[in-house]
Amino acid sequence: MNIYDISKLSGVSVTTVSRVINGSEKVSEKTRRKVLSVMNEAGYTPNAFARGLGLDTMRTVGILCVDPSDPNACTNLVQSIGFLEKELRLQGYDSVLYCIEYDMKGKADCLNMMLNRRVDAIIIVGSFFIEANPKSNQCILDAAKTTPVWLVNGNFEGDNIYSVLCDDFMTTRKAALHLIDHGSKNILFLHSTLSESEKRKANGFSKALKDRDLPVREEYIRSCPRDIDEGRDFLMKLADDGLKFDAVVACEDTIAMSVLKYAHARNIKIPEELSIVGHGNSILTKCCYPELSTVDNNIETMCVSTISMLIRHFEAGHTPAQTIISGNLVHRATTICD
Amino acid sequence: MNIYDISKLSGVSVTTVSRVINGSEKVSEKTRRKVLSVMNEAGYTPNAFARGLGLDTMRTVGILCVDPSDPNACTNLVQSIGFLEKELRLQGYDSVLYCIEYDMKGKADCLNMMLNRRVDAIIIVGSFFIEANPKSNQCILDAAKTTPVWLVNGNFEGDNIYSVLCDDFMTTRKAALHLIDHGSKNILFLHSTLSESEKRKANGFSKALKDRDLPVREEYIRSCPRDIDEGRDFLMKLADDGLKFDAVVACEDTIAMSVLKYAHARNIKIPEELSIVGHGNSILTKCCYPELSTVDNNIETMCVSTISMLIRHFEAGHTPAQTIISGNLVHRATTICD
DNA sequence: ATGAAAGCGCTAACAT
DNA sequence: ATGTTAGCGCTTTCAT
Repeated sequence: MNIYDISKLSGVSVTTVSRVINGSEKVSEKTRRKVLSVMNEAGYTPNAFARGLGLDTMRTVGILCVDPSDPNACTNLVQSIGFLEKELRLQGYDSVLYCIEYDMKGKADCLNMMLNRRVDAIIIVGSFFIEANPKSNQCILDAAKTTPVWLVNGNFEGDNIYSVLCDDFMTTRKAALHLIDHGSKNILFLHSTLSESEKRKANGFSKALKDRDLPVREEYIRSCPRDIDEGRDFLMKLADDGLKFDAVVACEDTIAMSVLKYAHARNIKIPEELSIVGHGNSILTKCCYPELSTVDNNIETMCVSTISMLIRHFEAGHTPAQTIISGNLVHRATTICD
Repeated sequence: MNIYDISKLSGVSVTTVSRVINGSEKVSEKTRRKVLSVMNEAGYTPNAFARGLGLDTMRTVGILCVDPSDPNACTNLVQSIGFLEKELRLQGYDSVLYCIEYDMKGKADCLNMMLNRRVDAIIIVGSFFIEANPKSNQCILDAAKTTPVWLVNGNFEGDNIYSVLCDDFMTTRKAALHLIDHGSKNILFLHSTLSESEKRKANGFSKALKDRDLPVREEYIRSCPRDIDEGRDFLMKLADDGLKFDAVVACEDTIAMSVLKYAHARNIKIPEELSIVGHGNSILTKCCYPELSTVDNNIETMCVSTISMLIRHFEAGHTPAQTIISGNLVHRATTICD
């Protein structure tokens, strides 16, 4: 059943049928009704491939994201998949997903698959997709040559590349200032791979120390394993090696989980002896005990903004290269708060 | 740049170029090399829409799944998105995602969008997509008329519909038997919407009671809110209303989190005074305190099996309608274990 | 081993 | 308001 069949059955030309399909004004009400009823009766649906061929688009966006099957994946970024997809669907776009593990294997391949698929835009979720080695980012620049690329919570400059990100610098600075001003003397900063986002956080952390005339000490800025148990062991080792800390700023809620496990194992009182701030305001913060104070980076707002700008870009042809969203500290039970 | 350009540039017909693209044997090594080098140099990629039109497929699978942006979404099912996508990609299929909230709004619309997109198969993840009202499932039967439908952890009979699921009956029965045999007298069974999967669990639970000549009491089979705090409050109310329980079997790990919160609030010792078993073996089980014992329903195996059967179905044309995977109890710190 | 040409189903420029 | 027709870029049948 194709448009010609409908054309014959309803006694009009294919153009008219096409017009009805696409909601053109230039069809008399009578004809429209007739055609619609025929289409309905025949259970006809326009062939999306033919449509795609003619229009050179199937209204599809490719999403490169963290692998949701990884239990240690940043919960926050996993959530963004849902936020983005729903928002895109509202605008009539379908989402093709490509899940990448933290080893980044397949990143370039996936970008190529999207290009071959001729997606209308590429969304990359998470700053770790921007790697330290420039060579590893070439594929993103290449993709941007033909297709607009949007980074959610990532920052990368280039032609046809747009970023929406959280002001990690400011929020982490604020979090650290809060800890300092509530008595913490030795704050440990824990990151995982020191992605772009984590670098901004580290800078905000250091700035807070400087703001209060405290020294920025290298041994207090550490990389922590993603696995919860490994992270706990890492902290035990750190403590055993003599590092003293009375507060932790963790770049991800999962890392904060390791800190809590460490505290439980060592019978450390929270927040009296150890304050903890995570990042992401994920569901984990409500599952642990005590509940975790965390920085909410407003991932939903980032996602919604991304799609709204992306749509505007399709329509207007251009948009600001960078959008910055502010975050906020959510106090739960692992920080002292007055 | 299209196939005709390549044809001209390499001095062969489009047919030959097409043969090279599709790896046909009937091309001389010399021609193949020539064409490949021209394609490479020109940076040519076959137009996927044209290809789709000719072949009537773009090698795409539609995935209907739980909304990962919902903090109370079953972690387990969110993970499956990653497992499925990676497995599909390995087989050369792209995944188009449709995230549905627990209210099921848009379910039928999404199925229609997949159909319009002419996906090669539809995967539905989670048994709650099978609703109690048969009318609400008609859209699945309709979709199956033209496109094979695969249910992951769901059970629904119909032509062209295939199911891969966990033996929830047996695993929940085993879990309940374990609790009974380790001293629990009053086990509370908590579900959320009593989906098909939850019904099987409830049956397994009841069977265990019968196995040990214990009464099956309605007031011990309850629906609990998905939200962690609401769930905690629900349990407090239950206890305040006089219900005595010394063990809980929760249909989802998130529900078990509520039980833990309740226990903390009431200073109940775990597992001495209260044993808890969750479902899903999600990351939450490692975040809470004490760590949660849980039923692992082997979601990864379910996903991998689904894709392998789906591929076989494409090739062989038929496959068994139902595949059942067994689950297993993972003992952590909320159960007594010898 | 290679090529000519028809067909896939739709859109849009142009004509009426 | 409606119709004719030429693309869109590929695959495939049928010749050679």
